[in-house]
Formats: sequence, structure tokens, C-alpha cells
Amino acid sequence: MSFRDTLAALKALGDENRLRALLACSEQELCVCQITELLQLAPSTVSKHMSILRQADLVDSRKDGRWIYYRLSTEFAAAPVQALVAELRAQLAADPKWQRDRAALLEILAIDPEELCRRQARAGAGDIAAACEDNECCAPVPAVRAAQR
Amino acid sequence: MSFRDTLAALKALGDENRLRALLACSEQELCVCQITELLQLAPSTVSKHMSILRQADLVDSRKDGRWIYYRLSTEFAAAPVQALVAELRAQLAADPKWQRDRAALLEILAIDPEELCRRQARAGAGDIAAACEDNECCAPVPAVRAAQR
DNA sequence: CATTCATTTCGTTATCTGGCGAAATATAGG
DNA sequence: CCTATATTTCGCCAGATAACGAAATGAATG
Repeated sequence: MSFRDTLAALKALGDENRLRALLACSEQELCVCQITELLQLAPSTVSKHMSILRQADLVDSRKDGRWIYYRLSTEFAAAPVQALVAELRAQLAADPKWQRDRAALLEILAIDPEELCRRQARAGAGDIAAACEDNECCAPVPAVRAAQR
Repeated sequence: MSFRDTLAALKALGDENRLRALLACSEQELCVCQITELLQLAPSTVSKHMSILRQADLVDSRKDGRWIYYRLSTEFAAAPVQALVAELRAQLAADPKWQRDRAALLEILAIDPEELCRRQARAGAGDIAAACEDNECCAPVPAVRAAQR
């Protein structure tokens, strides 16, 4: 656990979307399309973020067929960060922003990943972005809600 | 302690020079010219960094005449970060990079701040940068060593 | 009250980073 | 083997950020 490693971990955590992704993965194992749905970003962007988190030893990845699942690293190389994430989860339990993510996550998890990917493919580009109006948070799961109508 | 505050703290820590400055300040109270000497950056740059650390509630500042002293915040608003910094200091005790900083810090602290500032003013621009050759770390305290010859 | 000087603020510049879409990769199913 | 599809890699662009020097600020000293 060197200075360099610690710095990499802190850099990785110092981005809003990566922090949200990490916290989500700390709840339970998630595949890229689920994180994509949560963060409302392009799959390529999410992939990049997860790659950064993985290189910082903050998440582990597991391949299952076409899907790749990410989860909070069980034994971080970055030990100081482990304590941080634990504290973080405890502290943020009441935070509205994180609560919204948790709620969205429940909706996402209710859908079969295969079905989720199909909806995302159908949504295409453009529709999703338009659904997000308030800048305070990311809109909860447009593709999901669109499909519910 | 909100998501937003935590994120600000993590962003603040995700810069190499700020992390070094914070760790140095966690050892003991330091004025800007001392941190400037440690990091080998322009005073204005250091001032900016310390401002970011202060806004993130990671350091406190104290004014004493013309000098402004910074130290690790005693009771961070960002509680999770407090645990992190404590862990960090313990883990990094053996890290070569941090050891170099500690050694440089001892040299710097041996000099009266007033004398240190005078030397920095005399060194002017250009001389200092040229002294740093290896990219692995920042050269230890050119202004101090130059004066020792 | 003018000067000195430690620090901050401001404006500019070069680099880094996050975002996207298109193309590449890899895996399941026909 | 060929297609469909989940993810990654690549190339690019816009906005963020770290660095500097110059000018402003504010406190001690003559």
C-alpha cells in the first residue's frame, strides 16, 4: 500500500459518477448495463469508469457469459480506503442523493438484465438525455419508466 | 456530512501535491512558505491548494502576523475522511515518497520561517526548477540546500 | 504614513479528464 | 460458421484544473 496506490484510489473516488457506482456496487454485484442505467451515461463511459475503479483495486470484476459483473473489492489493496468506504456507507445512509440512487437501484434490479439491455438498445440515443430536467440529481431510470408506461 | 461534502473532500485529496501538503500539516502546523518549500511550487499555487483543502474542511488556518499557519483539521466536518487520514498516516509510514517528505520537512523546520522566506525571495524564479532532475520525486528543498553550501 | 513582505486573488495557458459515438472484441445461440 | 449482443477500446471534443506571474491585500516595522 504505497503513496502512489493511495493517490490512485483517491483520484478514482474523486469523481461523482465513480463514487455513485462504487457505492452501488457495494450494495450488490452489478453488471455494466445496470450501472449504465443508474448513472444514465453511455456504456463506453461507464466501462471506462469501472476500469479506473478496478485499476485502483476498489472493485473486482467477474465474467459470466456476455455479462461482466462488478462488486466492491473484498480485500482492497488500498486498506485506508476500505475504512473510508465503510464509513462512507454508514454516513450516507440518510443522504437524499444516495437514497435516490438506492431507490433507482431497486427498480433496476427488479428487471432481468437481458430485458434491461434490450430496452436500452431500443431507447437508442437522445431519448434518455431529454428525460433529465433537474440538475440536482440524475433522473431515475428513464428507460425503465418509459417501458412501464 | 453529505454526499456533496464527501465528494469535495475526496476531490481535494485526489491531487498529489494536496495530499502531500495535508500529510505534512498532519505532522505539525506549517506556514505557506514552508509548504511552498516542501512542494517546490509557486506560492500562489500553494495558496490555491490550501484554500481547496480548507474549503473541504480538511485543514484549519490560523493567522499570526504576516504568517498564516495551516494544520490538519481537528474535527473535520467530513468524518469518513478523518478515519482515512488516520489510516493513511499509519500505512504510509514506510513509503519512500512520504519518508522523503518527512526528511525534507525536518530540514525546513530547522530554519526560522523568516529566514526561509528571505531565501525563497532571493532564489527568485528559474533556479529552483532547474534543480529537480529525477521525476520519481520532487528534489528535496533546493533553497535550503543552496543556502547550506 | 510609507515600506516591506507573506499571502491571496486574478488572468492566462497548457494539460488532464469526462463525455460521446464508432469500431473492435468476445461470447451465446441459431 | 454466422448473427446478435454485452462490453471494451479508440479517437475526438468540450470543459475542468493545475500551474505560473503580476497585481492586490493586509499586517508589521521603520
